[in-house]
Amino acid sequence: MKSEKISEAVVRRLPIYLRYLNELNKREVATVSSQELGQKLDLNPAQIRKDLAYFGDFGRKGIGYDVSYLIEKIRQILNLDQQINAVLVGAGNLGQALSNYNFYLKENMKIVAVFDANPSKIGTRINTLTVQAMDELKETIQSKNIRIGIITVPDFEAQNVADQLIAAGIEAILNFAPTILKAPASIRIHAADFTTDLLSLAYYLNNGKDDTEDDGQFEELQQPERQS
Amino acid sequence: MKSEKISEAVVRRLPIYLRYLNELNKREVATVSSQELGQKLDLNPAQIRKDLAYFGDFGRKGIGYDVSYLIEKIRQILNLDQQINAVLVGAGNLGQALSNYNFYLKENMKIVAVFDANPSKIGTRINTLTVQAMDELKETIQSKNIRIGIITVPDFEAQNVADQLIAAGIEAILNFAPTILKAPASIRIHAADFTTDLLSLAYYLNNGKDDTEDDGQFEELQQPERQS
DNA sequence: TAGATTGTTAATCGATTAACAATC
DNA sequence: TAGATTGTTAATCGATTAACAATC
Repeated sequence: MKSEKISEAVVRRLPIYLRYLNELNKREVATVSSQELGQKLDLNPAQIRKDLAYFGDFGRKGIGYDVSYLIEKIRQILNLDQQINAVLVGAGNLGQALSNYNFYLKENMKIVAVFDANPSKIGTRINTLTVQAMDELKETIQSKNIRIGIITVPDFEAQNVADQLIAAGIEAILNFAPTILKAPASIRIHAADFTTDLLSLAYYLNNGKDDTEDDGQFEELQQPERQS
Repeated sequence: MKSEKISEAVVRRLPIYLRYLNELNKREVATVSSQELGQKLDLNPAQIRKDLAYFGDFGRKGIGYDVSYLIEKIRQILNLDQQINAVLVGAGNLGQALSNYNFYLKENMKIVAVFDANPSKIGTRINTLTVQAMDELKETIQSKNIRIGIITVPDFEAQNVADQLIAAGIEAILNFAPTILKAPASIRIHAADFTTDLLSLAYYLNNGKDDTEDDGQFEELQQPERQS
């Protein structure tokens, strides 16, 4: 273990490791090598070993990593050994979709409140939660120990909502709105705007709009794949 | 203009430029400098100039970039000067949320068909589209000239759906399922899994679970912000 | 002991930023 | 002409990968 500052790229890979480790655990696989992880996750084994070594000596030479132990360790690193509460602001379609995903429930991350500015939404139910009015935001965040805010409002509302979340004491924000939020450096913000992903995909389309008329059979050979 | 290979990081910034340029255009701003773009988008001005210079000399020394012209150029680079059709597979909550977003409509990217494997979903309507059965996938993709697939099915179905999309001739995939898809290198795949974003946020929470009891007023000073 | 696999250092590769001549 | 800002080269910074001694 060294005490360098950990890069964002490293941190972003931890949940990916965790996800696959959980799968192995369910299948009762006891041990896994960086080689095997790399193959499944499309990552270089050396990179995986290096990532993990930033945080401790979790593996055993000649053996690999103990799956349960590594899960426990990565959870600790990610602060997911305690329950982390999140609030969702914006009870539109996307907000509803997110609150349905219980993905994070497995991982001690839980949406415990939903807010919306629209009076017609307030009081309606999303799963087990009742949509609340914005003027209850601060009090709820504090009383329910909510540390993460998820923004699923339209772009022109996003900065305003972010400001309110920050004023209420939130520590980190996942922003689904297609805007760059301004915030103090102490607040961690992740952009989860899929329009960027989708539009950038178009760049990689084969530019020959119709002129490369092959039968589509050629490229099907299995090859090293690229993913991001 | 040089003819190096363009890195993924560069391509991913193009839609972000485009988004803000569209906003400027709506406000009838005629010209913008890399300086100003950088400030709004939290990017280094030199990086913006360099990104754009990969594709051509779009700016004017001493003046900056013509907003309309730059929009046109970036659209061309991203293949968005033509309509790009996409198919959505998975008519669950997330799928419905996505099909509602008309973000991409502005940008010539359009979801023109929706599929689901669940018989109870087939035939129902999402906006203007009728959910179709999977056995019509290939024929629809070909007849409607669909080039991009969006996967919003549960993780255990994602690889199977990807295989079908690829067999039907799709060129690129936006994958919302929390799985690493395997595909030929010729198929471009972007992962849009927000669970990774959300869980990695937890890493940045202030680890002192309760022991740093400050009043939250301190960190509010405006500082350079960090976003990703 | 032989084979496997880690943790870590060194080498490579790539991306960001600074600096500045060119020029509007 | 003076001020502003590009496009581009060079410098810096950071991340990935290769290689290998240590060791299970």
